Amino acid sequence: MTDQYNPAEIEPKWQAKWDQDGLYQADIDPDKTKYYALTMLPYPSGDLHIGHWYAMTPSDARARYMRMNGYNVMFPIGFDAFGLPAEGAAIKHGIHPKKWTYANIDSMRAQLRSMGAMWDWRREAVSSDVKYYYWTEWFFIQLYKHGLAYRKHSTVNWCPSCNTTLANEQVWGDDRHCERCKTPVIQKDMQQWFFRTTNYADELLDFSDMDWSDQVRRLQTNWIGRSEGASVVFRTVPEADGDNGGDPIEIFTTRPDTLWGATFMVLAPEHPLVDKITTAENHENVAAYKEQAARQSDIQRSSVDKEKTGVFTGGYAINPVNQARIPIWIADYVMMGYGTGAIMAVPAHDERDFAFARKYDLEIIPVIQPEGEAFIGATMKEAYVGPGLMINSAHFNGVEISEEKGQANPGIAAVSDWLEEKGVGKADVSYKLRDWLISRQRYWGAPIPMIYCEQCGWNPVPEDGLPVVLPDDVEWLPTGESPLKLHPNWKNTTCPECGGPAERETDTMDTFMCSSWYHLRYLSPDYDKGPFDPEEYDYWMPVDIYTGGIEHATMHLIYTRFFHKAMRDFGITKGKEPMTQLRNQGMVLGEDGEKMSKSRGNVIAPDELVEAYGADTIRAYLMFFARWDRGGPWDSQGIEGSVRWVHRIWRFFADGRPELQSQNKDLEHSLRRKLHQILKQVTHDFENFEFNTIISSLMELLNEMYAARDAGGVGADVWAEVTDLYLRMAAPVIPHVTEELWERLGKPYSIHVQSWPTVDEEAIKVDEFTLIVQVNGKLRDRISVAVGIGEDEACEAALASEAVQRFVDGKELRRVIYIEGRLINIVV
RNA sequence: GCCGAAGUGGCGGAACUGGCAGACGCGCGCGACUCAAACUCGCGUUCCUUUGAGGAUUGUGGGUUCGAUUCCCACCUUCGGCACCA
Repeated sequence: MTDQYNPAEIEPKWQAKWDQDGLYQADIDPDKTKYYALTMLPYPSGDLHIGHWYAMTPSDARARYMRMNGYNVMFPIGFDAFGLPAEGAAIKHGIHPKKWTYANIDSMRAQLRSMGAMWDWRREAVSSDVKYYYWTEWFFIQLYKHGLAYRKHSTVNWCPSCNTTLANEQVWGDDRHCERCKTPVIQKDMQQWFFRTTNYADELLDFSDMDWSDQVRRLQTNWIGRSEGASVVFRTVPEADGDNGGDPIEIFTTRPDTLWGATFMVLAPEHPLVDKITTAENHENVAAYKEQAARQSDIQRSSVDKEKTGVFTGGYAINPVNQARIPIWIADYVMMGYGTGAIMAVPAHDERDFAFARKYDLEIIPVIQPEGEAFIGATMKEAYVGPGLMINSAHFNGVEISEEKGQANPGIAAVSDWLEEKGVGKADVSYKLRDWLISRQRYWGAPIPMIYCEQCGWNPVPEDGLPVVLPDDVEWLPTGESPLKLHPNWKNTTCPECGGPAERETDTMDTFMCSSWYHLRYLSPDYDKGPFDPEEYDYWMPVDIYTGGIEHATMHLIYTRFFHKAMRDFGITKGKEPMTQLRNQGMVLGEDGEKMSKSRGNVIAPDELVEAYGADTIRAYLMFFARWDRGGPWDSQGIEGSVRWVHRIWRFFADGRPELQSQNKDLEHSLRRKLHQILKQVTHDFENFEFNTIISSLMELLNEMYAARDAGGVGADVWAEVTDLYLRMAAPVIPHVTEELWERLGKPYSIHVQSWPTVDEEAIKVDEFTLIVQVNGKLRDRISVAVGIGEDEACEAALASEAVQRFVDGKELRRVIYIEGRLINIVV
């Protein structure tokens, strides 16, 4: 065995053999503990990115590690194949999205195979296959039947470039741009389909028994944005123009304790009651303000620094706690999309209301008095938002308001209870989370299986009428409008209620709907009696480890949890959560430290790297070069270190054991110690997804192995143990070269079905150790002493050191701190 | 403004529970091999003073401790998320 390491030869060879032998096929085995390892599925853009490698190969290595630990590991893969880029290609190059998508999938399959990952390709699922989206439609109908899918007219985010609506989660950044194409979104009033994600807001905040990264938990928690407070109903006052008033205006407040200080109300300009309460003499002003607010983009409108503006409607409301008659204004600092789109304004205790009141000369009544300070009075210079005692608040005067938020604050709780007793309000909770808008005005997506009939309204396609199949014969106009709308007859159908002529919904579903359940389709991608085979579900679910990018924290990772919980409530899925453990990798940046992009010209192409170095080396480098959860810039110099490592492994095994002159027991002993120390370390690091130190440990051990070999004296037994364990430890990282070397050692195929080695604690034990000697906390010497020596002996040994004496000599010994087996600190 | 993370040699990073700072690797320097170069191998590589030896050092400044990259306080910088959220 003297030939050179040639990955171009051995990698395809083993990939083909593994495939042929079905080495990575995972089937139900009741005798083994299952382990469902899932990595986020790629979109078939046409080219595998180094980012895919970064996400997938460490996930694969970990799945392999779990398999060697005796788990029955399922590691599936598929494609999130619906979506806008396919239509972009259709519009730009005249290629049908289906053709474009499936051609891309074909080429990406080959690219994915070059990673040498342990995917069970039999379980591949493609979300644009009819056999897949059949069930995406079916799930929609389940949501509809249970009242979680509904149609609503509202102001929605519209991407003018993608020509479609977007969910709130898909609008990013200060300029509120489209998550996909970065174009700033505009507002549009439309009828659209929504899912009631808000029904699950509270449950989605519960992360107990979940091993998810703190970051994702925090992002989701912020996104859901729960606030405790109270809802209170104010009523309008009859005005001279004949309106008899009494219309309820519900508001939400986190500070019901300040209700007595509410001196005016503010409605969002879009609030449905605005026109009704506006008096004739204010009509012109109000109309002008509404128009101006509508023209403003969300960015302008939500700028914090902007001076508050508003106009008086002429209407008044009665404050239900004290019957005060207060004016109703409209202002664009109140948002229709949060709470009820109406607020009570308490200028004394809210900064925004304060600024507004000062500007328009509205009344300010303080109702919270800071304890131990002078009466804050009406001359206050700024709103007081701290704790204190209630004043000007009838029988609540003197009640203490602590700094606690929500019902945890006894004062707030007391007021809330009283509101409920009086029938004017109640303790309530508000969320920033909004219902999930799933309608997309696009062709290449799962059809929304709904039918509209003039007589009967909206009805779902009967389940035996599923799937609603996308027509192939579609054309795109240069405007980019959805071709489903323009199709001559696809939308024509009959009403499932009355049998009369009716029309299909021509919008399709957000692709996040497809990806909310792909982990279920992997269970049985060809199953046709339901979305998945229940037997497979019962064995494999839930997902044991889910890996993927952090960018999905508030989109996919919220949607899929919502989906699972809703389906659980319908009796379709089981358990609290779909994925019990989640880890997120960082991002590989270009060599310039910037995000990789074609326009910057800093893209690293994995195919070229495979050709130049082989997959094993890339895998090793991606695991080594940065902390996996952080990522960092690619370094084409740095990969040379991994190249050398793999070559050094190859050479070590190729050269074999030199002829033994005389056995060196001490050397064998220390080599075995290193081996098992490293095994312990690598095991720990695999458990904790610390991939970079796995590689450095393996490098360290290899260096030691070379040194021991060159020193001579390693006998056959120890040599066999070291080489065997080394290959096993490296196998998850570099599966091809280890398989090849394993075979060349004459070991039974395959290394990937071997067990993970166990640490020999005896081997790690030492009878001497290096005692760290400090004087006044500073390192002065290191001395070798016997294990288990006591403090007195250690101290004696330390004081015997010349280096120590230099610092101790002539000084009074004040204290000695001895940490057994580690260190002694002499304080003088 | 709010929530959070990070800051360690020229670079990526390591240090698991408060106990040897800089593992491992890149790069660089010197040497061996070579006619030569590449590869490979060996040695060195935080900074400062330096003969020996010592001093300083984990963003900055304090604190706790025998001892702090690690814990606490304040500040600076960078990054991520949210943001007129009532």
